[in-house]
Amino acid sequence: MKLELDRALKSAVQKCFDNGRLKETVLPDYVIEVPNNPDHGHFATNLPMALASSQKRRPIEIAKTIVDHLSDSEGFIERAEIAGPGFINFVVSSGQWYQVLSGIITLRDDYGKSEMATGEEVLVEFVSANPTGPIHLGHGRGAALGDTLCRILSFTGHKVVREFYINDAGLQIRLLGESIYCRWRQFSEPGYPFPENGYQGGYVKSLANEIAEEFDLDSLQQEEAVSRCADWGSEKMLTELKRDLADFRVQFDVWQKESDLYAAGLIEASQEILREKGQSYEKDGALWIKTSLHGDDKDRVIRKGDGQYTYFASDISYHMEKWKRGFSKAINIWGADHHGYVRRVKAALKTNGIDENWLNVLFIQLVKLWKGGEEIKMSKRAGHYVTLKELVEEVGVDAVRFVFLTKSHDSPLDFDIDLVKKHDSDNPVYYVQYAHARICSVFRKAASEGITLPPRTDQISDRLTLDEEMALIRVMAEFPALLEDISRSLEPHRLTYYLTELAALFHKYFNLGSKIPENRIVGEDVTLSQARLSLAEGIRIVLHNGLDLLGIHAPERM
RNA sequence: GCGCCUGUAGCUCAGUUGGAUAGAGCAGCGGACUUCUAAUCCGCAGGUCCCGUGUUCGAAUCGCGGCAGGCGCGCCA
Repeated sequence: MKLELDRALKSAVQKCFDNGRLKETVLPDYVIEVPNNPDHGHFATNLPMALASSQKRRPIEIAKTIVDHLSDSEGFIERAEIAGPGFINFVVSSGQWYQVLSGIITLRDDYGKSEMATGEEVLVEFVSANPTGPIHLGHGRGAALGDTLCRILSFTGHKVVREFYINDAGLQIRLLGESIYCRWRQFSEPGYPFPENGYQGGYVKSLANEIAEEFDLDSLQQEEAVSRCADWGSEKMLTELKRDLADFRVQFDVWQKESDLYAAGLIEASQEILREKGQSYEKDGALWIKTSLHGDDKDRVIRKGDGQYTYFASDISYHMEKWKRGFSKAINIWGADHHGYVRRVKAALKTNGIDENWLNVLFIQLVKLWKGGEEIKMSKRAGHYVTLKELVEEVGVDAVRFVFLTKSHDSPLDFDIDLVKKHDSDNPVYYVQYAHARICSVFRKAASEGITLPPRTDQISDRLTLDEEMALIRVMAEFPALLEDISRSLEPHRLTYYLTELAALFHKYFNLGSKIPENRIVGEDVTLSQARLSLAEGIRIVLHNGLDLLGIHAPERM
């Protein structure tokens, strides 16, 4: 709808240029937006004000000139008014809005899809937790964000690949092995020393128990036993991690192992390229990459003095590999404590001539858990932390995902367990789900009275005349554009706010009927009831599609 | 010291990328169920948008300078 307005606006301005009423210039940046204040019409543009400086005329005069040249052969615009310092406010005719409603009902599950990025391939890498322990709340937040982002990007026409990077080549897997081995030894020798930075969590003891049942560790040399513990333990944790994520409704297309990059010789290959391009050098027995030439604070080591590659080395290869796979955009979701890392990764990409804007890194800020009015302190080192699985078991997937997606990802999140556990109005998830269930309930009521959706909504939708009804349609009309905005800004939390707003409008509308029976959706007048059922169906579809993109169920009863 | 993020109602946060009178939930107070689901709705109250300054028709939003909080600055991963 905005597009059609824009077209009318542009052609009006062109006419003014042609007949000399306005000085011909390049069009400045301007917006067409939905005003906050309903008195300002359905849409407003600031174009006259944006033109003012180049025209050297008062915005109001320019607005008048443009409005005089607006032609509207299809009866699209009901009114165009000049307001304030030089806005043009548009009121779109009701018929246009009714068409939106019929469109929603026709498209159903496809409503909100768009072609904005047809075929554009995007790689989203998220969670990427080390398989050395259960996934915690920070990972969960990243999972919810990444998964929802992928769902939305797919909806707006992107070809999305969801990827999980497994850091299985570094020291931490070895450390997991040592931790398990030590716990196993401690069964017989309680004083056996625990590795300095070993994993303290209780799950390590469970792993030690299990592996002792499966393998005869006694028969192995210590070195061999530790390595067996490492391999077996990380596989076990990976399996668990996949299951926890699946239970959280998060799926991946690719599980990329760091060790496979080594096995395929990609680390050496990418270093060779850097050397050929003169982007690396040897110093103090180590190999360095010249990231300082590309915006990093200093050069970085990629191969240590002992001949081992750094984590950074494999990450460079990994990102170059992503690039070679042909994605037009890469999105990484990282914990905020890694923010210092992004500059050097981008710098490394630039040494290979890759535009730094190709890589988009979203940072997840900390999740704090509250219960009984007190913060539950978490420490991964000491093994004191609440896992995603535990939280989900306590409050359910729907609630956890919703709360994770109510805040901007770069704002710290306080998760109040008590609030989310409540099965009443305090729980933000139920508010939206309840609107959906309520609509389903209205349909059951209507069916019991023999009233169903009309075959052609457009023939009776002019019976929708209440302000609340038109407001609902206008909000529903914004859904596709919202999803496109989210795809550009990578801010899925805006969807939760949108759905809450739509649900609020519906609840308000529904309650009109408790005061005045004529305002009930299902009433005496069958045609009116059918028109209102169409409206309710449109709302239900948008709520359903929106919740689906959030990975949250839309219940028919509550 | 340098870098990134944050600062908006008592609390937790939105604010459509520079628009018109800054919003929501929770907490507080007062109302609405013989009714399509009260897991809802209506009303009241609540503001130095951290401070200062600049840019312009116009700033919570952009620039600069501060202040406060969080995080990060390894030949760790």
